Amino acid sequence: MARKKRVTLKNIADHVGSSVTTVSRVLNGEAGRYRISEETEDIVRRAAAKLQYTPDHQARGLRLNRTNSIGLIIPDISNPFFALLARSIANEARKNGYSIMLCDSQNSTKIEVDSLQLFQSRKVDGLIVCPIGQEYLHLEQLCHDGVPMVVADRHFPRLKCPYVISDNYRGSVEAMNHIIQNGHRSIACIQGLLHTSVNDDRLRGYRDALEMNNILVDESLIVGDSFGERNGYISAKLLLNRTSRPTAIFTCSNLTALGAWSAISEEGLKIPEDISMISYDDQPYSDYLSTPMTTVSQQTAEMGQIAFKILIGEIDGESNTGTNGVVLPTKLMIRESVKELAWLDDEKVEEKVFKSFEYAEKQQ
Amino acid sequence: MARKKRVTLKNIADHVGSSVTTVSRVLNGEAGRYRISEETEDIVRRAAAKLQYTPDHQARGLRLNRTNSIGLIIPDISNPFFALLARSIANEARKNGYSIMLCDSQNSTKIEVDSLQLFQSRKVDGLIVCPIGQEYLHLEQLCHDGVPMVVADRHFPRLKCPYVISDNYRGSVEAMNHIIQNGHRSIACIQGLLHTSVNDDRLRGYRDALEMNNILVDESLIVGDSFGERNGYISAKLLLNRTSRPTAIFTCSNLTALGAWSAISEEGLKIPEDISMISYDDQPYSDYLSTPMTTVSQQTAEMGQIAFKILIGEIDGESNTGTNGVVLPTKLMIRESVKELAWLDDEKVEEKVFKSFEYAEKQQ
DNA sequence: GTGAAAGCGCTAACAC
DNA sequence: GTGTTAGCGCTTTCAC
Repeated sequence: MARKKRVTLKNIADHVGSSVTTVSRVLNGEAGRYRISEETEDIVRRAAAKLQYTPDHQARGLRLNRTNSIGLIIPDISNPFFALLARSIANEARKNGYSIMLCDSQNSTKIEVDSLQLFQSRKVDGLIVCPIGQEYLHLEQLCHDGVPMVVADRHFPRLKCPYVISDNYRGSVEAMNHIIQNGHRSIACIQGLLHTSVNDDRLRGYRDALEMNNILVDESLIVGDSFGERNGYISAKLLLNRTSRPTAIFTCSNLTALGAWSAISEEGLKIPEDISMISYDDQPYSDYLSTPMTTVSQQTAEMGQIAFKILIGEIDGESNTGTNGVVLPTKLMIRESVKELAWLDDEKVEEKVFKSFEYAEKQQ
Repeated sequence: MARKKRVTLKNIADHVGSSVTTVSRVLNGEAGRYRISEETEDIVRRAAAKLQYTPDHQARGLRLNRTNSIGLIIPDISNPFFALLARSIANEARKNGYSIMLCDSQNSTKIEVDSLQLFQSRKVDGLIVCPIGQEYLHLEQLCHDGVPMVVADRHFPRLKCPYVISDNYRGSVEAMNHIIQNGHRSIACIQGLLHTSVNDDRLRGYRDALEMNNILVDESLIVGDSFGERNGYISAKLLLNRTSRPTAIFTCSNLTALGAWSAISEEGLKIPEDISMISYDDQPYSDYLSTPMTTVSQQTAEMGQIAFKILIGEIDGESNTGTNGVVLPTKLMIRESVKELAWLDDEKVEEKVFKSFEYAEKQQ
């Protein structure tokens, strides 16, 4: 069964005995502008409907030099955070008459670069990219060439390109303060991918919160190197088998949290009795884990919407929209994975943890 | 900053003083076939590199009448099952030189239909669609027109179009047998979207398993109408507040399971002590829930790969590839959410539950 | 009010 | 070995 032959403007024109020009005008709703008679318009529309005309975006795009499509690069769509982000972007795009071309870069910079190139070839009107995050020269090149682009989730301080991210620094500080307020002093951090803004900001928050509370940063408690589940598992294993175990773990992603969770239960430890935990990324299941998990929640859907809006601005308007970066606040979802340390009960828990450095001393 | 002007074949031709044809041939790797001198080839390649030539897929596609892209329709990309499926398809596509256009239909048939139309307009070479599943006339039309298409996850018995699905019937029977073997007789089912193959097959498995074990199907225990979390919550609430509560719940999706979980803990009930549960879709977190959940696991990545392979076959080869449908086996992941009912301990648990209808009688 | 024709960037039949 | 040219389906300038 051969694919049905496409109906073209010319077919319609022949059918109604007019020219392609007229048909094109009518079908583009420009009948009024060109004062095409209502009768003609009607005939054309009828014919188009009857022949089941479908405009050829490709030909149209070639002529107009636009595709009404945008390229979207996601490091791992199976990560619920990115799935949600992608959904939000896809829907926003659809509502605005754009299609999205999806690339899952699998956390590979090579795939990211290749896809960017491919998207250029496909002449997408713009790009939303969640970069791997360690290199950005390829992005800078595109920016420099004036390709409309917005970076989401991660960003590069030196890249002149609009971005929308979460306030990862504050999110971490809040999370850490919560842990510290509960009396913890030996807090490990399972990092995500090194040298990415997301990780750097979260780690900086971790460090600063400790310092603000006069707790010495123990470098050996900072472990890990990826946002994946496996890293969570391995890092937690390491952490749990130290001679002196940390009393809490701060985890930089939902996936690492799951991996760590696995290691913890494998070691026969209970959360939060034996070890406390806090993680980034609120998830539908966060509440139903063996211990409801305290998390740093991000405004994922909003991130997608904003990214798309900025991009449309870039595409439609002047390149210098002046929009630089949008930083979205996070929210600490306090549940039950952080234990209030017993020895704290002996003393009056201070409201202002910033002042509580006597605990820090006690720890040493 | 204006977007950089595109470099075309003509630019290169002018630059090296040859014709577009030659340049085109060289760049398409047909230098050999046309016996173009190595020297010319070299010059052309150099020039292309120097000018940073990017082929224009759009123009190429217009000429060749193909886009090397496929349309992908997913009902809800934020559902981990579909996210995984999408990732698998996206990667397979990339490896084979195809781009994918993503549409999240949000479980709306209207969006599904519109997107299909849009994809036609965009002249995708083929379609992989996970349909909402209640209507299929629009799909039949496409099939009839000879558009390469494969349906994934759900299917329609009367639609002549290749599909790849899980063996939902068997999956349910196995799950139900497991519950029944543990002594349960009053088992509720929280359905997904009605009149979809996924739901029908799973429900049929539920019914048949009961009947095979001589347990009367209590229609009032079959509730719900969507694969979403909210339906799980509402349905479970209803179930839990009946005068006589079922001892187990069989849930037709990961999302409904989470909703039900929420309702159960809200009612102060414990899994599996107070109520047993089993759900479709294994998830990374299934093991770490307050009670590790017994689930029916699907081969999601394989489903995506197979769907893509079939599609490519359709695109490249004859339309009648003869491939009809692929059914993937499921696997029961037994964890701890199903309780072995106490009164069973009094008697010898039969290996062959199929023969155990004395229990069924006792129940009545 | 309507149409002819050029051209977007590319490939391929045909010519030399 | 290389070039000329038609044409994919569309929009738009210019002409009448």
